[in-house]
Amino acid sequence: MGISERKEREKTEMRKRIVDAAVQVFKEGGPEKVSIRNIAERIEYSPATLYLYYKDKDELLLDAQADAFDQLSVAFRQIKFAQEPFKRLEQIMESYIAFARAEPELYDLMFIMKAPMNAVEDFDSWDNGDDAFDMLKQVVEDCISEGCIRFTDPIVGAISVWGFAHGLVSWTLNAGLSPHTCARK
Amino acid sequence: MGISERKEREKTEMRKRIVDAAVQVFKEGGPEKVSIRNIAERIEYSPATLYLYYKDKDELLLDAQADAFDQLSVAFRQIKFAQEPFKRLEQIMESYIAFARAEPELYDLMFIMKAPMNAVEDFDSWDNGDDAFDMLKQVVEDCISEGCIRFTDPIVGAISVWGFAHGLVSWTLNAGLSPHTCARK
DNA sequence: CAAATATACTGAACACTGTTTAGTAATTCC
DNA sequence: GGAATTACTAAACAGTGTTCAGTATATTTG
Repeated sequence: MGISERKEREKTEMRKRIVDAAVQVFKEGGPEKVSIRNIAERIEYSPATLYLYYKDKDELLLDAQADAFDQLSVAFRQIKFAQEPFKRLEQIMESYIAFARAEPELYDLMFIMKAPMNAVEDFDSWDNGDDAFDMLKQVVEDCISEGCIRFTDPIVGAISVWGFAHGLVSWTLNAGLSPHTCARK
Repeated sequence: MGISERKEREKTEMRKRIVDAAVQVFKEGGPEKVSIRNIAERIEYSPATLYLYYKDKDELLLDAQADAFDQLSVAFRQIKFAQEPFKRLEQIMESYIAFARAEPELYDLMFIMKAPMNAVEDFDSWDNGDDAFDMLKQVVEDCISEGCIRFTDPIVGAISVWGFAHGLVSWTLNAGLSPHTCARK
């Protein structure tokens, strides 16, 4: 019978509505406005209802964070990549930084990490960032193959690049990404 | 008259007591236990009293964070630095990562950033990390002078190294810092 | 179709949180 | 000594995440 399937479908739809509301509230009001009550009000349900779809707030934010990371992946995928691997690395870094500037709230949502991380056993079973990270890792691998970068392990290299970009974002209220900034072969 | 000086002294002593209590509570119970009430109880004062010494919780945590960063600086200063600049860079990274592992709570306190950051106008007037960062920057400068690193701007280089170390800490539940991990000239 | 059951939802409460304010106790000044 | 200043606190306010008893709604059964 299709009725339990419909119920299942409604359940995932409801979860999506909740997550969307959470992201929206976050974008509008920042971290401190993302309360269960605010999210519930936005979708016109009682606060208690959210607990029928999410175990707790951390689990909810984990999904909201996944949403934000998905949008970063989308941004990465929209890059018109060059042939040169190193050029591609620059492009992906620029995209990362541009995203952080264009969507500061989503960016915060990604790196408030602590809350969503509580919803997960350990760092290994946290996979919200995997998509975006894997894309970066791929480019780093290409760089390694061409020998235009000093790392040997693509994961370690990707961590370094990611951390670099992240640090630059924190620092950089000022200028745009200067060309030779990226000259970190 | 020395009475107003004593008052002044008592005021700074009280602030220190509060910050110490905050750090202690943080170390014992993590971020969610650092409530005004818990801090106040530890020093046997009423919660309201803390507001005679700190404008709000963010300002208090800003000082607590400064405390944590100071301890990182101390760790850096205890390094018996080698002659080779690049070796020094490895040493400072190892020290950073060792600190994060030895004092995970203090490390969290440094990078819960958001709360203390609210107590400050902009990123420029946040200087809690300046001491540690400057030490790293100095080493990076030496590396640049010797040409054993690819960056030209020591600040940008230091950001990269810092971000790299930070990323490694997030990643690295597993192994210790493998030697060639640091081979990122 | 009506009764019984399962599902979806909510109002109200609990134990917290940061913060403010009116009022009390202690200290300093004259 | 008494007046004025300072240090402190109890109590309250508005908000938080979360739970639970109870109420509607929808589904299944007789």
